[in-house]
Amino acid sequence: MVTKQFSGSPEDADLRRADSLAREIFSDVANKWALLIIEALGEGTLRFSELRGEVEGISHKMLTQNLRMLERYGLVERCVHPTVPPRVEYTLTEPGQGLRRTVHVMCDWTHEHIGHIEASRRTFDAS
Amino acid sequence: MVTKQFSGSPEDADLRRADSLAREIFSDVANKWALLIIEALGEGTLRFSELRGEVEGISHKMLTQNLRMLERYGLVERCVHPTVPPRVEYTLTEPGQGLRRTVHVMCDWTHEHIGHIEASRRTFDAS
DNA sequence: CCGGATCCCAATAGATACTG
DNA sequence: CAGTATCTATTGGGATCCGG
Repeated sequence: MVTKQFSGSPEDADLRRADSLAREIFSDVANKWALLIIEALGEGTLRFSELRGEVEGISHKMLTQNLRMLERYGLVERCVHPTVPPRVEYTLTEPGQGLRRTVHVMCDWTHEHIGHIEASRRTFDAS
Repeated sequence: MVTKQFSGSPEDADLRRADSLAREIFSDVANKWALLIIEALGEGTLRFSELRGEVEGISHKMLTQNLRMLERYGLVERCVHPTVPPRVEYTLTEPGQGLRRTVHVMCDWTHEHIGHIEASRRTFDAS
């Protein structure tokens, strides 16, 4: 990922570290559940249980796990209302919104290529 | 994902099917290895072993598995040279290039937000 | 030799039950 | 209701073998 050639020079150490950090972040964020959660949140605010309904097929555990990660990365904000029963709301932060826009582009790409992919799969499976 | 409200009308059945298909495709494609492979391929052609070198940390097995999936989806082309030793080259197809452009946007987003994320992680971990 | 298939073991995800 | 813990099922990594 944008991995240029590094010389041994000391100022390249920063570049190398930034690059490996970028890879780490990308690896965490670029998984289907995280991206689907971000897409589901959109511009609004959703409760834990609402999110669970929106993100089709996600397990309780994966939802909490990914929400924690996204919160830790400062991409979603977690707001706990100390009521009974508890009410926890999740919202995308500004950086989260930025990521969401890129996810949206991917969703558009997916919809545009459903036909091609379906056809390709069929011919592939036939052989 | 773009999940509108569906009525029970028969023409909505197509929409619903397209939507679930889109989710399936998205779930397959939106995993870190597939996206990193696509990013690594870029506009060029790489051999299996070269790809293995480019995509840091990927296992032999995951590479073959994801390449198969991408080939099945018509996103990468697989070219086998019947030589000894064998030489297998992978290239992005036109739709694959389209996806690559969206991946690139995500990579850019990642690099732009390294600072914010790193800072956010630190404060999160401190509590 | 290179790319891929297979087997085994560790790691991760899902289901379910339990707590505040 | 939201989150944690536990147990089981599935998946991924690593070593090894095979076919060209």
